[in-house]
Amino acid sequence: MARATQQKQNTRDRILDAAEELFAQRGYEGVSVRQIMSQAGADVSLAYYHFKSKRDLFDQVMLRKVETLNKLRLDALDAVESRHPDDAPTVEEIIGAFTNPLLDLLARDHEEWKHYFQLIAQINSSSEWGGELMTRYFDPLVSRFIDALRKALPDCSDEDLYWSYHFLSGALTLTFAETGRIDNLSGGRCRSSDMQSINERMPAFLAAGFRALATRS
Amino acid sequence: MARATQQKQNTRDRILDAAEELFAQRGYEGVSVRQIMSQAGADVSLAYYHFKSKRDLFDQVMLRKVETLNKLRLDALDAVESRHPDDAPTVEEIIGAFTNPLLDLLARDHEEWKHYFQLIAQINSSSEWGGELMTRYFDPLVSRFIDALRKALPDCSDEDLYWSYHFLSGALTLTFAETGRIDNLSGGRCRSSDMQSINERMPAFLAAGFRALATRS
DNA sequence: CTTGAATTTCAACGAGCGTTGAATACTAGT
DNA sequence: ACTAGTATTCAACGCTCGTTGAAATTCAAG
Repeated sequence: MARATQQKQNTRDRILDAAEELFAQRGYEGVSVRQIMSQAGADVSLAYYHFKSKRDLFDQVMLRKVETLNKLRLDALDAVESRHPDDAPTVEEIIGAFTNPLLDLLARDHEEWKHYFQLIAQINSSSEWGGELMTRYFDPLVSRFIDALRKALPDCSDEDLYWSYHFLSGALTLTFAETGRIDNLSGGRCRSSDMQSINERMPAFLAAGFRALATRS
Repeated sequence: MARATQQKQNTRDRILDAAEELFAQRGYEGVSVRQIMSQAGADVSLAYYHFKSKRDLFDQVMLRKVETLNKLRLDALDAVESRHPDDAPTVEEIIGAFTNPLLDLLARDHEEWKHYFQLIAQINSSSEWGGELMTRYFDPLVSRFIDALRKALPDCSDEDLYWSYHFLSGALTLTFAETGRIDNLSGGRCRSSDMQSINERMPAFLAAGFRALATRS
């Protein structure tokens, strides 16, 4: 039973890995179940033994990693807040709790998490699924971050907070999708995969934006 | 001949309109040529009379609007620069020249341009085509804007400029894609289609980000 | 009215799609 | 060794895909 379960997990995970990579590269409609199973080295019909449908396979690909990442982000936010029992954390610290887990995962296993972030970027920008799926996967997490930001910026209106987060979300998802756009634009002077450069710049850029809206006349 | 040319244009444009809307909603792979021609009210094979292939149709959909928008943006930048014969324009003015034409077009014909920006958002976030296509369509324009920003922020390194623009690009494309995400997240307090709220906030948010990186220790 | 080109219709091609059911191989507990 | 359930293979279903060639229609110009 132990062996059997392990074998099942292995095949199931190989399918999920292949699906994750191909969905990230070509999108949900751009990949066929046959291509996924070919990359996973298994028969087509096994996809329908382990998953209900192509759409279910896609959902499981998402859920597998969303849960891991959201937990790390919540832990990071808890840590930041427990470091400030009396006052509120700074905007930079809160944004750091949102981005640092992501940078850590990429540093540990770049390929694996790159595919996931490419997928998130496509979903976030999809007019058909973007609003609904991102809400389903991230709403509780994001609401907690916005609560923390509200305390850090008590003079900021809710509208400004939501719009600021929206701008953050766009900058973040595009940046971690590593599309190679900045490599082309900068003639090679900047590289999409240069996480240190991102870490040095993105929190500062976004925190300044939040503060600019919070202190607007 | 005049009539014939006009009829051809009419059908061709109806195909382009249908393709633009459907590609924007479901992505390139998510739409079939048959669905496009059905929405255009024409026979399937007419797609291959007016265009070389599905991919060519997609390219023509893009080019038609890219040219219009890029020209307006360049004109706006020229206008800003000619208002400053001696000194450099401010960051806000330059960013305004980048975003205002876009807001004007949306104010004039919301549906038509919304579809285009939804398409741009998907391309920009695509790991397969994002880097190449955005470079092909926007590089000359963006280089001119970065030149202007370099003059406005003479102490800013090129790396900081390129990363700042990258964050801007992500925030901008997501925001104008109107995915409904912010509507859900804010519980209806903010609306994706509220261009006035965007206009009041986005340039200020992004300009502050640029300045934060330019004046970093 | 005729001509010739531009445009549209009709029918079909081979290939690939998501999905399924039945048959087979494997493996854990008895 | 037998059994029961898990895992995998094989073959196929009806359907849609992008694309094409040839026939029919439209229409300006002579």
